[in-house]
Amino acid sequence: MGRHSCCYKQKLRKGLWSPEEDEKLLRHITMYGHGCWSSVPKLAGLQRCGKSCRLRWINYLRPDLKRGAFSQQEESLIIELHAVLGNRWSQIAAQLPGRTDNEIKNLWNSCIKKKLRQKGIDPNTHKPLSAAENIEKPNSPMTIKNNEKVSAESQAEKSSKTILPVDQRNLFGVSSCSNITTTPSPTHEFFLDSFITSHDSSTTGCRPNSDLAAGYFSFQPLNYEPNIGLSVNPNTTLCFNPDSRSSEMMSDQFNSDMMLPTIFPSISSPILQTPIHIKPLSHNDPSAVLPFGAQNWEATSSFSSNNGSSSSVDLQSNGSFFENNTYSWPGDTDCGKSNKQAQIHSNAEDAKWSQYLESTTPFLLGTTIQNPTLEPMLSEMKPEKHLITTDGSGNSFWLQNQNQQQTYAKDFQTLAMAFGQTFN
DNA sequence: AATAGAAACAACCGCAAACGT
DNA sequence: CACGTTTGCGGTTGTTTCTAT
Repeated sequence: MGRHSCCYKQKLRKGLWSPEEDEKLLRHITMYGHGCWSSVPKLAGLQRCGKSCRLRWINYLRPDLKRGAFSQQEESLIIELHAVLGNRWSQIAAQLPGRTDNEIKNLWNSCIKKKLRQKGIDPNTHKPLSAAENIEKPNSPMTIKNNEKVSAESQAEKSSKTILPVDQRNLFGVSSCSNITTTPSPTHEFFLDSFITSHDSSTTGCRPNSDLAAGYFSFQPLNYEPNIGLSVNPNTTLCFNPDSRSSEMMSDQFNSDMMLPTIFPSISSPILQTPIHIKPLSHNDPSAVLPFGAQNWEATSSFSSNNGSSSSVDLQSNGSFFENNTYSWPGDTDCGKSNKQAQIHSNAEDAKWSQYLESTTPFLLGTTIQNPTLEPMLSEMKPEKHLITTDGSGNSFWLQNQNQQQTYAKDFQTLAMAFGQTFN
């Protein structure tokens, strides 16, 4: 298959995205959701292929992205996850809210690899370099560079083929259910043993990841608590279990006051794709410096089912997410940007968002925000032409037909289950 | 100040799985 | 079940920015 069909079309732009293109894509997805990616560029008025739009959205425009420098805890987690998952960046990213696989991949290739080598650890095998070197047969035709590549591939292959108890495979979102066996490296065994001793592995058969609503995983080497509060759910890009306590690892980012700063189900319903979408007017404004959900706000996402009833879910934040510099535009690690660079980035973001906000009307489909700071801004929002349904409280919904309504109802139930809430 | 190399970041490419018909 | 399309992933490359000389 290879090249995406839309890429064959002529006059498609490539390369870096301009602020105008970002604006178009952001506005389109905010208003309508992405739906079929291949139709997005046409509908959004972009000379890009759908694939490029999708990538741009996932890696840059998505509102739940954390951005900023990686914390030491995040780096540690990436290393530990890589030891188990290999180069499965998407699965690693699933354990790091607000981070993309691309971001993690870049960090790994540009920074973590080097750090590990400096510490005498083979980044591919996670073993001491001397041991890793001994494993390789003498007279191997591999060059060092080639060896690195092959080693990485074999590592990923190993981790993908290692027999995992099904529950544990699901725990990491490993979808493959094939029973191919290879000898796991000691690193794998170490972690797998940890899982085996920590979790019930009696279940047979492949269960969907949604069974993991309780969300847990354990990394004994880092003294991570079992109930970390993160789970991989097929319907949610980010799923935070508010009932579970933050682990030591995540405590500085998800302290006990935080609750669902951003929920972004990866489902196709537009109403759910933009449940909470707030962009500060300026990073210079302390009250608006945090991109999404970092202020004291209360969001109420509502929907109407096809039988006319309406439901809602209250998503509250006490404003502690990102506090204590846990969300930092300036880099705070040696892997992060310098303050100067981050400031430049921040200013660029400012300019881009200011331009966006000046030229567009934001939309919060089916979402109302109750916050003294945000209300004035949100009060300016106008419902779009597709918002054809309203409830008694004035909320409007983009519900074009009964099928959509049913889908929304279903999606919301999924969302509710992920948060342990029920709707009446 | 100019330049080269390194680092960081963004985006593309190709493949394969998933999905729809 | 076959086939075409779409989506997601991981590897790789290109570009920008930073830093040392």
